[in-house]
Amino acid sequence: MPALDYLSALNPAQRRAAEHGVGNSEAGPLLIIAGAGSGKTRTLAHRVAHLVCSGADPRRILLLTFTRRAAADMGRRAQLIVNQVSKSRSLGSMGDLTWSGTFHAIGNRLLRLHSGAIGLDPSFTVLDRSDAADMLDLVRGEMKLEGKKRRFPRKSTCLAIYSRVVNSRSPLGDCLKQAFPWCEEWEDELRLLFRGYVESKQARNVLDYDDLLLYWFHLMQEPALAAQVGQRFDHVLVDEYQDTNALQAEILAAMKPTGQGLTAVGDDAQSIYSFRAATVRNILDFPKRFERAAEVVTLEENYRSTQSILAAANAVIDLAPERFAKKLFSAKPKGQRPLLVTAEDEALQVDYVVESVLKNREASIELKQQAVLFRTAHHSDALEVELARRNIPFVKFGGLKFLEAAHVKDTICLLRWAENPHDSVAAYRVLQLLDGIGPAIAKRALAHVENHGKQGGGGFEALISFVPPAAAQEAWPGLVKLLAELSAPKTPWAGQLHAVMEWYQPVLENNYDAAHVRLGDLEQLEQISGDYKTRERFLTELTLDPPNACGDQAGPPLLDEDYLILSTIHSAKGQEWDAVYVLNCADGCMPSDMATGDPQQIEEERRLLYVAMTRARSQLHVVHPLRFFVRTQHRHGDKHVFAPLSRFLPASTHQHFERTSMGRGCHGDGAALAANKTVDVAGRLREMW
DNA sequence: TCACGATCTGTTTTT
DNA sequence: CAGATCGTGA
Repeated sequence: MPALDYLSALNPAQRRAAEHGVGNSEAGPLLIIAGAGSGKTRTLAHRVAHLVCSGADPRRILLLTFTRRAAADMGRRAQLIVNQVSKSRSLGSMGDLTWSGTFHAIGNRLLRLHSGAIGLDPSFTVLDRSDAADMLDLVRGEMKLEGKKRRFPRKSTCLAIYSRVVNSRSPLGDCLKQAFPWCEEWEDELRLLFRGYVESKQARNVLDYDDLLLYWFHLMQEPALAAQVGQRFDHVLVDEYQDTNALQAEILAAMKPTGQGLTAVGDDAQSIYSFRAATVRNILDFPKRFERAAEVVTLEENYRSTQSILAAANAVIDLAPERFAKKLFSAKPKGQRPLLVTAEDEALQVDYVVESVLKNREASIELKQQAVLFRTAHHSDALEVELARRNIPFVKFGGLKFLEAAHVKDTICLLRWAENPHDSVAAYRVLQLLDGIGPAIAKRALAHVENHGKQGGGGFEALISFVPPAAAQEAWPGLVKLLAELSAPKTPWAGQLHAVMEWYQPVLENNYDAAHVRLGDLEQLEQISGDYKTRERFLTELTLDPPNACGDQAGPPLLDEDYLILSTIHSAKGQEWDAVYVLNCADGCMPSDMATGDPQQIEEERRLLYVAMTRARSQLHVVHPLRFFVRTQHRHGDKHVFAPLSRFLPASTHQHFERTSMGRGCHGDGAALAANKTVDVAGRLREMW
């Protein structure tokens, strides 16, 4: 059967997952429990390809993934399979998987399509996190909520609370008690604030991330509309299901009420997004949620890691008090045991990693096949400095996004204001770029536009009649002219960013020291902007899928160039590399001391370490610096803190590791001796007891 | 009353 | 190190 050849490459469980329900209209939903490295993407890609080869219309398949990259990856792989089949069967090519992306991106598209039905102006702009926080701050100011009792929660905290309430679909009171107990006294004020926030967003025709899901959810609550939207798709596949939240689960249930045509894929041992209100209950309750019972397929064979790495990772996750039966095994060779490296301090940790990375490259493991993973973005600071000093190219994932850099935001906000004249969050920010204009004058200028602008239209022309303070007199007409130009309907998108940059350059030089570096970022932004057809697409897709930070690096590495991967563990999800380094495996970092509040949080941190370890194919280095440099600790100056090895690596797990340590002691060029074994006396003394 | 510079504080993870 | 708050000078 040459036609089915492509499925014979799968193992029995994978194949069962790929074939489920094909040619059987009575089949219920499918749940794939996919252990780390068990060929999840491969299985899903085969399933999509198999559906298409069996007659499904790829335009009627909805693929919900955690990142846009995962969606593209899956699409590409499915396409490859279909192409092969169609060669031998002379089928047409599959055509794009037009509906694939994150929940938020798909929500965005569906809402613009169905905007009429829910009374939404389809030209809405999307607020990113910090815009939303700024908006909350403005509303708070207007409502005069602060100052009564003790200090009001910070704007980002307020947003986090709001977001959690929305995504977990739980009442504010419960949410505060559970996740923000120190804010409970502000419950009434917060409720008022959130009401004001919602009204304010609606008045300005803006949606935040949560709204993209929330509007979608409400769209699905009206049966006629729900049917209309649900019937767009014959198959809905959801990846990383363990990291979806209650709101997302309800959206899915409304999209496919019987569960037919629904596939969920995930691994409860890898759920690491509870801070975003993700709940592992989604995946656990999935089998009995629908009219028809779900078929559950478990993928337990790991194709990624050597047995030794898997043994160590299993030892870590086995210590979790609660987990769901799944035994990962690997047929790969045993390989070298993972290294548990004790470094005297952070500098030596950095030396160890750099030396080992270079050694690997000499042994022809590309930099791209090596990744350094860490719990929080700033854990790689020291490493980044050293890599730059040694001219080792790297790309960092996670942490500060390109978009969040002040100068990039300024530029984007100018465009956003031009796009949506009611977007006063953007306007407020832009106005304050001018000398002499602060919060008060900016508000006054906005009120002026509100009162004098032409009805309906943008009303930017009214800005010219506003009299700014003396310091801003000179710059004022320039800004008004720019906005008028940008917002004129006949102005093409091409070149708009350039016009903004021209206006912005003096402001930049005036406000920031490293102007040229920041200008470089903007030039990069200009490059990116060329890929988008319209300003709206540019703005929306940039907020829904922000490019990674590049910052002070000398531009992004060229595609064919080799570079080391630096990533937060969260951003490393779903990826794999030949060699993986896990930094700062010390208590306080892993688990983060921010997350030691309750047992559930600690368990999530354990899974985080598990996720990090299971990214490795053949080499795993877990590094633990003994001494930490803590900055700005009180005013006694900087402090060293001694950090014990992570509690997730107790002595019972050590048999799975090769232990080495990095001391400054005898070798002058300690770094060069990085992988040399020294005697871990302290460890041996501990092991005596 | 407002902008802006000086000073203090308090730090995760992300669509 | 940036975000919030405080103090000054206009």
